[in-house]
Amino acid sequence: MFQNVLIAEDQNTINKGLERTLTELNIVNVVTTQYCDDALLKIKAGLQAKLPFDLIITDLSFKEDHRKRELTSGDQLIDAIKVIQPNIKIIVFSVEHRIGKIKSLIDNYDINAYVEKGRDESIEIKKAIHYVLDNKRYCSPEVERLLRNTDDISQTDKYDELLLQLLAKGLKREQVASYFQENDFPARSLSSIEKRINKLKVLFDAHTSEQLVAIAIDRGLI
Amino acid sequence: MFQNVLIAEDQNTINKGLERTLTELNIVNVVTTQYCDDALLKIKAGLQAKLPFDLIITDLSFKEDHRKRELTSGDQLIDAIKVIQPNIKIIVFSVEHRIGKIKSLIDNYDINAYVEKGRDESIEIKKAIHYVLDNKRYCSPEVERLLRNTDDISQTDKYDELLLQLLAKGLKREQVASYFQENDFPARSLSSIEKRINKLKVLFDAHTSEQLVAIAIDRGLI
DNA sequence: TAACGTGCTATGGTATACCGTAAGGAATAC
DNA sequence: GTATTCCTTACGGTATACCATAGCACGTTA
Repeated sequence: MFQNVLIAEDQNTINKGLERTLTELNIVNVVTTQYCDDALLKIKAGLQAKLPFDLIITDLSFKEDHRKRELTSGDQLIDAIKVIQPNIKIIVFSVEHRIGKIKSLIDNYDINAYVEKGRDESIEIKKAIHYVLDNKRYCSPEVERLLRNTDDISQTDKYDELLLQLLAKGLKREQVASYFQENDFPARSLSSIEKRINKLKVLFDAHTSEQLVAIAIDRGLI
Repeated sequence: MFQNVLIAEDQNTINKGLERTLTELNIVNVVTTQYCDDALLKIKAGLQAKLPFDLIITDLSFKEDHRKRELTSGDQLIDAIKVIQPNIKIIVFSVEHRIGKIKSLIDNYDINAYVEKGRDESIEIKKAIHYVLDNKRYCSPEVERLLRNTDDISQTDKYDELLLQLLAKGLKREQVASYFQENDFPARSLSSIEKRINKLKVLFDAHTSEQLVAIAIDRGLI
């Protein structure tokens, strides 16, 4: 079983719950942190003390508060950890259900498990830990299913998402085109922007761009 | 201190964490449920056994799964509970930050506390419990702050809200005007609809109608 | 190399949204 | 009764969004 486990999760009720779940697996040495920066410090400290963590369970989104932060998300934390301790096992534990995000975590960082927060999450955490212990990857059933057919998701790429965000922020079509041009994105002409919006309207079955934004918000794309 | 506390929350890690938090307050009899329907059954059972719950801590959103559900949200659960046991104390514990939603919970159901999920949530839960015990209402600081300046919201009447809803549903300006005419609403001409939208854009500081809808959703008006 | 497909762009026309102005009516004030 | 104000509406012009088409660049295939 894992000896030293680090938890990075801002909600402290979840921290308490995870501690109990790990205790049930007879993992004694569990350290919890509520900020990404703290988590990274603990990892470094573990390496220096020759008592490195062998597993980290981390959330993806961390709420902002008064404290100034260097690392603001689980992505960034994982990125930083992989540099200093590439062999550590990583379980991501988040409500994130956008398969594109999850897929990129697997592709870019080779995370060992993804557990979606939900009703039976603590059972899934236990499953995930056993899988990872056997050097196998684990994903929640729903995620597993979605990973199999990523067709519909790959249809809205990150530029589409950004486009929707810009619309929600109040930019007009032409301003969006300017923004895309300044940042050297593909399909940056006004005409292409219009086509993109049109494609999204068809995809999400929206009659107006107002509705498109509403749907995008509802689905958590923004 | 409260004797019998019911928790309605689908994430079971949070249930475990809350159980521990309540234990720290010397509350021994804590029952957890992961479905609204189950929560309502427990309330009924408590009443029948002459051992009613004196406090319920409930989430607002519950994930869908294989099980068929009658009650699908915390709102509905609260509504049902208020019918059979109006005197029970209610603490809502959710990530919901749309102030309109929260305000309507206070106005319609007179909930005793609203705790927003976040970093120091278990401290806030404890605070909330002590407040409620003293028959005072408690809200998280950020929520409290937002509740103080809801002026702009009260300036939007129900026709404005409906108008925003119709826009979010994909109706064009002219279709909205038709809808208003059919239902004999005031200011039902296309010109008036345009003026209304314009007024709302100024009020919410939106540059485009897409942004207007986004803001309305964000504030919980829709 | 040629034919073809695909993605991006430019262009022009139509529909809709946007915005200002003015006229009419109802309620209120004087 | 008249003046004033507020609300609603109609109308017209401009800007923007929407939509169809065609040309171009690029890569793929035959």
